Amino acid sequence: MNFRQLELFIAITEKGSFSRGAEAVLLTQSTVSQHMAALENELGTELFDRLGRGVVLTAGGKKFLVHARRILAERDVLRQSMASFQGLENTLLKIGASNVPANYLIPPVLPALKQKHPGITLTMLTGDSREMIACLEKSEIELAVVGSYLSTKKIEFTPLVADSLTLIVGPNHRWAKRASLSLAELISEPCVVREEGSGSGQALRVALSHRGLNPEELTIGARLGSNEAVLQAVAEGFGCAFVSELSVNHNLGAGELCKVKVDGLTVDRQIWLANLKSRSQSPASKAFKEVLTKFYY
Amino acid sequence: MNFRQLELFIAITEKGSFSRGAEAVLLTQSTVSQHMAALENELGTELFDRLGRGVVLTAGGKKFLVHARRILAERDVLRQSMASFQGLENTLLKIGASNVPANYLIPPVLPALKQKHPGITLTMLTGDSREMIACLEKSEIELAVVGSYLSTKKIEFTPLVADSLTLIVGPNHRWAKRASLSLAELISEPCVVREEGSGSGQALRVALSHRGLNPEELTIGARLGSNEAVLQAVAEGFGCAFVSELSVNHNLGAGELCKVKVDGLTVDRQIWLANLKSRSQSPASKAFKEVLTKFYY
DNA sequence: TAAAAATACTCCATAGGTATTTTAT
DNA sequence: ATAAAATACCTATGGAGTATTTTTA
Repeated sequence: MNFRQLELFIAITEKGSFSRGAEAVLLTQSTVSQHMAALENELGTELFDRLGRGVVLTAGGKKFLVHARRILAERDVLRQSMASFQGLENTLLKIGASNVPANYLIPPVLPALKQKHPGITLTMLTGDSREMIACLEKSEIELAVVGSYLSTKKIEFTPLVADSLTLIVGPNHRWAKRASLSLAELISEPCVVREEGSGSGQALRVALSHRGLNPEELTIGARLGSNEAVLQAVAEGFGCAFVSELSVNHNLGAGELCKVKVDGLTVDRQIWLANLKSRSQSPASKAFKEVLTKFYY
Repeated sequence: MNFRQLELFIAITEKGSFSRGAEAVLLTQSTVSQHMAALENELGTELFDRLGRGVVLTAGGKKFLVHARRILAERDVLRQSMASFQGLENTLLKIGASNVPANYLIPPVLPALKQKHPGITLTMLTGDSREMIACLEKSEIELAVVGSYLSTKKIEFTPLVADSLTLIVGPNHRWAKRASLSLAELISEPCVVREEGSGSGQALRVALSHRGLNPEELTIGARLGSNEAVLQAVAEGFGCAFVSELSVNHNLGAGELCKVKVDGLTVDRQIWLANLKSRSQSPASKAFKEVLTKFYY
């Protein structure tokens, strides 16, 4: 039994004869006869009664017909589904993003994504960069947008957009009006930082090391789980913090936060797109990547 | 795309490698590679990511998998259905029977049918012989059990059981105690007969003609649509009637009907099984025929 | 380096065709 | 007598195999 035979069978039942069924599927009557004989032989049942002028279904043939129709319908569904998968209609895309990208980078792009590929339904996991990379390795997500480059052979990183960390303090902080301050001053002040896996923290540690400073020397005032929490704490006057430019710009307007320059310290970092090298990217993932990179060009 | 490729695809996903998938379906790795390449080419989508050690489904592959499973499941259902059709499990059989057979011949056989072929569900149409033969010609039924032989080239008749018509009168009729009566007497008495298409009427007309009598000479007292109605009318004292032995035996016990012999007149007839010559008989129909003929052997 | 997939090449089964015979109306 | 299906026979595509190369962890 094969798909061709099923198509053929249905064509014959619709036309009422082998010859006309053959025409319908662009075969000769001979081939059709052979196929139907093979099918009947395989099933051990006559499917047609040969009337001399055309054929008509037997009881067994009628039974066969309903199933044959179902199978071919299912095949059409499959084809449709694969086509729409490539055409990005009605497809699911599961990505992950670390805190800063998840809050400040992805949301602005969503309207553009919806507009260009209305068929893609995005699901986004959020966590710190390390967690998202772990999800990627377990293939729980197809794509990760993270704030740090975690060197792994398995994963391919491509830069999406540059970001830098700025020191911020609350409006009533004694540094609020300062144009800049020294590294030495910085170390004495309690600093609100993010959890270990955070890309921001990672970038800060690297930058401090470059300046010959042991990151451990920073006075940790609090270790908070989200960027928003850090901003909130600083706004309330709880010490200082290094936060992503991307995030602080959203909150500067309200006048609750003040940027302060630290002499000779710049903490630049990249936001990265990450994907498993060994896995091919789905059309939806490629499309999303393209929309993202165009947006942040 | 063909069934083999779908099976193969599923085997691979289950085993996690082309090589082991190939073993599972008794093919070589090379053949498997070619088939999957062909499938991917046809669909225009990668189905697997080749990892060097085995393969893993892509997003497209996962989509494909659910449909592939469905198609193969549907094929299994088809096979199961065809097998049970031949094995007489869960099959419908539509037959027709004219009045006498429908009331007195078929019902006694039903327990035996159920016992031998519990999977057959019988649907029986009832009408006069002519109607049932018409249904047969329109393929509305597969088999007819009728009381008259209607010569048609299209239909094959096989005798099932012999029947004969007897003259009956009511218990208070003046002939009730008579051992026999003459043809001349018969003609004068109002006779209750069945409708035109009835097998009983047909047999009677033939028998009278054989005796050199014009059937028109019979005095028609009433023309009723069912055998039961005829019996009822006669029991009430309304003239006489020729009815099937098969039917009258059921009602003799109550003492409401009396058989009377007519000198030199015997009205024998056959009950026939009829089927379309050009149509093959379904397993269920064959099985039913066998049960019937064994019962009335 | 080793396990697995891809590829080059070969073989044969079978899908498909042509021409003819058989069948049933 | 004729339309349609079966059959005999032929051809070519592609399914399947062997041997080898390429790939990747």
